[in-house]
Amino acid sequence: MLPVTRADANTRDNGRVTRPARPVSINDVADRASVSIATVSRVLNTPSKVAAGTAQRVQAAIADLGYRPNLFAKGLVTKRSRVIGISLPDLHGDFYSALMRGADEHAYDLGYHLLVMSNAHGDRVNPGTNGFAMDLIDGLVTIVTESSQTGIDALAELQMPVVVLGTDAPDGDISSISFDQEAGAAEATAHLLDTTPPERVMFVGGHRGNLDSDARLRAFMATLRAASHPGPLSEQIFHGEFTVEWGWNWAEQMLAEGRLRGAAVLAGNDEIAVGIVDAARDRGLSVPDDLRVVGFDDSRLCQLLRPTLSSVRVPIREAAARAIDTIVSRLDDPERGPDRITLTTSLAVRDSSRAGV
Amino acid sequence: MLPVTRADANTRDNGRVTRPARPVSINDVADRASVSIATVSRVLNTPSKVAAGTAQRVQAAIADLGYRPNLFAKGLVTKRSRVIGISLPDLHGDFYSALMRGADEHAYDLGYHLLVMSNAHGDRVNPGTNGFAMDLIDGLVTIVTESSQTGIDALAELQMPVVVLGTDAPDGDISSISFDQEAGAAEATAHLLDTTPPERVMFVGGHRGNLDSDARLRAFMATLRAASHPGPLSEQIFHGEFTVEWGWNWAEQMLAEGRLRGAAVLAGNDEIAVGIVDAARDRGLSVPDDLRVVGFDDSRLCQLLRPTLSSVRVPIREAAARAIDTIVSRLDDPERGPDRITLTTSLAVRDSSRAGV
DNA sequence: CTGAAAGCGCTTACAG
DNA sequence: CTGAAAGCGCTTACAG
Repeated sequence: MLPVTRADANTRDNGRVTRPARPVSINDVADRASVSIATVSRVLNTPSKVAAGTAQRVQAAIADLGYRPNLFAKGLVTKRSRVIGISLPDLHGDFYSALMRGADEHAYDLGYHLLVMSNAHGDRVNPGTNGFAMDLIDGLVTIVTESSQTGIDALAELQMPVVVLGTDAPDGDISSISFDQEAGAAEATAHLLDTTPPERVMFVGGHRGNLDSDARLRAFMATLRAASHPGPLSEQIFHGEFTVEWGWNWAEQMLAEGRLRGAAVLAGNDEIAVGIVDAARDRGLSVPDDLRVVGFDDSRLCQLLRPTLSSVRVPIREAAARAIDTIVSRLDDPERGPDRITLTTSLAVRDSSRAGV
Repeated sequence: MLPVTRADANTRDNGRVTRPARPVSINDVADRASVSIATVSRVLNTPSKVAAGTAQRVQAAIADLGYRPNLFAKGLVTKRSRVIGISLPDLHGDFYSALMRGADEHAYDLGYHLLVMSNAHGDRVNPGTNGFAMDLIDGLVTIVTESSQTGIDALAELQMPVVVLGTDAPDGDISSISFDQEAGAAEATAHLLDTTPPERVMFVGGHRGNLDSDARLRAFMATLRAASHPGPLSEQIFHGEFTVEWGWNWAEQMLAEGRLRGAAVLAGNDEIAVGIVDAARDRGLSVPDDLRVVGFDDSRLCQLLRPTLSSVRVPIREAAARAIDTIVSRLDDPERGPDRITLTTSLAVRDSSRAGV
């Protein structure tokens, strides 16, 4: 063993940890292995170009000194950070939580890290293209909830692989991982039509203009029409917010007007559905006997609530993993074009919409 | 207006976006403003050292060219990234979700970004000190769930501000934001003792060795003793996992043995509590009339479930914000010592433990 | 297979 | 108040 020099600074000294004056650099490794820094760099990046013996010596030096390449220096020349950004409307809630887990798992497997940013900091217009963070990441996965051309343009001008998650791809060079929400919404609507007459089936979504809500509504309407329902009448379609509170308030008012008994509701998401079920129970209505409800997203809540909540399952975790895949693939092969993937959704029937006996 | 040179490459050309051959650098700005790069750097970093007129010219050039400093180059010399790492046992679930939101909000306000990493990728020993990500962040907030000296040591050797969230600070240079879990657990236990005899009060926690579970159990036992209960007998204390499934299974077995009627349970967290309530209902027991249950964490679930779930509120969002604060403060003032903050917990009494009439 | 050297884009004493 | 120059720690043609 040669005497360790720089490493000493990093280890214990009389039992106390001392702050190293300077971290171990590639020069230290080169010195210790008696090679040039170019060779050290090569054993790290293109080991096939180095003689086996030399490589071994260098590896030993690296291990002895506990050397780790400075990522800023590396990034400065390679223009890569191995960090993928993920920009979401919010970091809170089942849906985003599941998304992040899926992304993290897969990114880790591929040797990437995740920089998260909520883009709900005041400027909702721009799906996360603000701020210095963009200069630190190799690619971006984001969610677009409103149709906004300026937002899309901003994404398109980012000089990195971008994937939009959840909604269909804008054209251009942007990838997308979306869900066949229409299929799920249609399946749910058909399920409700099984035992509830078409004029008593309602859609209660988010606000008009929300891409998810709009897609789900389209399928709802198409399914009703296919059932040769003349409508749907405007009294069967409602817009609000994707929250428990709004769902509760909406249902409360409808209940006060006696309009929910015998009805069946396809909610724009699980939160709204939960609010509706709550309000119905508070008013003494039985779900599903007096009112049937289906949510959307199949969040963890659905199985925990009583009655358990029927919902359209959206494979968010898988989508997040695919998003990471897509980005890494384009990073590895710049020639590769954008992906456009659509994942299947499916209805999970539970107690809240079970057909009455 | 001087002719824009480098910026041309970044803007539209015949309506199509062209990839710039080379991004705008500090040299381009210097040229355009007819100053040296040192001056450009100064207007960005120490504007007070630059003459007003000069600064204006430089600012104009920056705006015209759309210049943004290369963060790798900057990081290479400043050794700062303005990125804070956050390493969690999992990214999924109410608790971590709330934590991340709190951290993100505050980090954003302070001009920092968040690099998240789950440390549950196989190697549980080490609370997130692995991998290259450590070289990219200015500070780390992490959660320690098991008492592990090697894990703590690894954190201590990180050359950056570290804050441990949720559990008490190990000594040394590490900050901590913890919760007065004992107070909350004691309050909950006292609440249960109000109408349930001491020998019928149980603690159902996570596995032995989990720091949170152990702390809560200690307070439970102390409170029972203070109520001059000889025990608690070993039949009143149970260890398992922090999941709905485990809670359900545990309760199911207890119910089968007829041991839960008339009892009151302090669960180690909300998940366990949910499982217990579920199992009780499945067996036809009324909560709270036949069985009283209190959870821990006061996650969003508590208010959505029926009966609503009593729980000990843990101010996780605030804790996350304080954690970011602590890190940024130490970054701004290297002389500053570690913080050791304890936040208050409090019992939210809801239907699941309401005293029988 | 290996090394000397240029270059990535910044910041910051040091002179003036 | 401003500039020339050194230096941060890497990678990668280019020669040999």
